[in-house]
Amino acid sequence: MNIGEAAGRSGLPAKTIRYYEDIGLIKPLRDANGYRAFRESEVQKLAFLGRARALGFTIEDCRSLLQLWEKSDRESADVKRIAEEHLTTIEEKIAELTTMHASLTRLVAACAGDDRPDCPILLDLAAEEARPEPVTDDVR
Amino acid sequence: MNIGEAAGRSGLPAKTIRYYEDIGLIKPLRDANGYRAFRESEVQKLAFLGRARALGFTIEDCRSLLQLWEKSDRESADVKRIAEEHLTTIEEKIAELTTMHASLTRLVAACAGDDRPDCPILLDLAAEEARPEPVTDDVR
DNA sequence: ATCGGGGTTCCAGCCGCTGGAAGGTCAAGG
DNA sequence: CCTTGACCTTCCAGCGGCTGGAACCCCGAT
Repeated sequence: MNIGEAAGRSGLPAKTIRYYEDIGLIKPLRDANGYRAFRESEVQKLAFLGRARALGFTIEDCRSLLQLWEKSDRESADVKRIAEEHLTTIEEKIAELTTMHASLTRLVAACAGDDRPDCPILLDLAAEEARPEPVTDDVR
Repeated sequence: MNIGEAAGRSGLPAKTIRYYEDIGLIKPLRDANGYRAFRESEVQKLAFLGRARALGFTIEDCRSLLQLWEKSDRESADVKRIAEEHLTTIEEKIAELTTMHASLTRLVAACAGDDRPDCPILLDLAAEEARPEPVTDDVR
């Protein structure tokens, strides 16, 4: 099986597959003509990698997960630990984005968005007494 | 004012300030000895950039925002549009992360995390009938 | 013989810094 | 006057995870 078919079956672009070989995630054989020769097991690995990446695991996490997957005497605790750490990372990112989102939403709401130059968003970024107003209860 | 003080006042690392000059966000003067000479206005710009970056704006967005900030005949609509588009980007990222979070949380919960090899996380990544069980109502 | 659609390698670029090497400048202290 | 040490300078490389492109090879069909 050539790289094109492996790409089609695994759902990964051929470029990505070559890259994964480059960094040692997979080691396909070679045909006499130099073409990569993928076995079923490699396509499985590629699909595994695609799903792990879709869950946001780093390449290094993927490498570890792949090794654990291959190793029949693994301990599920090792897998779980990786997943839990990744979960924490995701939570941190979500928290950061949520904070940004809250600030931006407030600023966007306060901005008239018309042809006049006055803009609470720029005032906030300039930190010149940015807070729009002390607000009243009806806001929330 | 040298770069060290500008860094201290703006809250940005000196390295980042040099980089910002490199890509044309600021244009500090130079002393006779070749040292960058920062004016107050440049420190203000740097702080502005720091806050914009903290809100997750891209460098190109920052460039646009900075230009609008400088331009007294701006229209707040231009600022607002940039902010709204960025808000959409943030929302997409949050959505993506939230999806990952949900999947991972389910998988982590299903994994025993002990010394045995059986692991629903790996099963899911391998896509071999991953769903743990049809579950009953008490789960949620 | 030629053409199109595969495949190959290698290098560069994306984003936004960050680290490090190799060197210049300056004020203070011996 | 010399040294020390803290600052400053430029330039190059690397992070993650690909992605695009150039320049080339291979293979089957016409």
